[in-house]
Amino acid sequence: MQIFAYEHMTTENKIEKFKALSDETRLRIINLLLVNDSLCVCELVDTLEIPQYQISKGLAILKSSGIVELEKDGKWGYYQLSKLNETNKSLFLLLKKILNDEIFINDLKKLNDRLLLREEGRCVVGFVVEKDLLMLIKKKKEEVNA
Amino acid sequence: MQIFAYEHMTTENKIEKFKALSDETRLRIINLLLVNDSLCVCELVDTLEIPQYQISKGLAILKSSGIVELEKDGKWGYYQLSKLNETNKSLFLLLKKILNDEIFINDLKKLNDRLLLREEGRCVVGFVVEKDLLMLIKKKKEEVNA
DNA sequence: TGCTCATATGCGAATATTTGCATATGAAAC
DNA sequence: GTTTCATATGCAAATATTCGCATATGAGCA
Repeated sequence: MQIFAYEHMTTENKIEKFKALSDETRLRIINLLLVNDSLCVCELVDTLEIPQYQISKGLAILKSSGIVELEKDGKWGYYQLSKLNETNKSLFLLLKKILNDEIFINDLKKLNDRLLLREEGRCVVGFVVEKDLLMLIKKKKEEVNA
Repeated sequence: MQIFAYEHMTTENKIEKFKALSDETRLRIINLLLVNDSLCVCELVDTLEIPQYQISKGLAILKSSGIVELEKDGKWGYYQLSKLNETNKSLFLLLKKILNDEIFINDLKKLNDRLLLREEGRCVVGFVVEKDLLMLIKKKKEEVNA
């Protein structure tokens, strides 16, 4: 793991970032974080429907390349994009522009539903399979309307 | 090899581009092309001082990912950035911003000298080793002043 | 026709990355 | 303190990438 101070970034760091971006799972994670400040691992797992260990590994690579940061909250882990340096900020502007394929749009829709399960802005459930998710959300929406 | 039509670009193409960018030689080539419209292979080889076969391989990867295009002129090969689609254009804006390390700046200086050997905007010499290059350029500059 | 020069490419060895699975860690709940 | 739950990680096999070298290709010139 490396520390990236503001404004300093070696050529090697930049190459490492591009390498981190050349993977579909990792791009899908970033896509979600571009729109949602901070997401917990289980929200990513449920949204992307990719095995937990793959998400964790993807996040580890994104973290060690300085693209995301982790904030621990008890046993929960929240990730967010690291805006510590200009390279990252430019990168995120670019990604926001080009990650417009159907898969990325669908992921965002799915995440929106999953986020309805949050309470006071925090994730309070662990893994939820698709079927249960739909049910829980329906219930949630009824509560809100009531 | 693939054809990328304007405005269409799959997720996989984008991933391939990021992969193409995650290599120092290839970034150094792009850096030179960001400032100079069209460069011939031997100019790249002399400027970067990297074996010809590595430059050619780098260019092949950049080409197949749709980042550069080749224009043949007899036995000479001129490469340029492909501005056929929005993804590339955004990518090039980003790269212009972040490829600011010493190595990239030095490469540009070195290329400027090498380009003095062009005649009527075309490359007319093959490989020139550093030592000869300095001599040739000195001569060239004297010609210009005379 | 045969040589030279600019560029590309095939191949095997070395190296790096990804994948799947099982299991580790460490915080909270019981 | 044992269990549970969220997340991370070690490892081996599968796969992909890079590197160096030798050589191929194909255009122009002798």
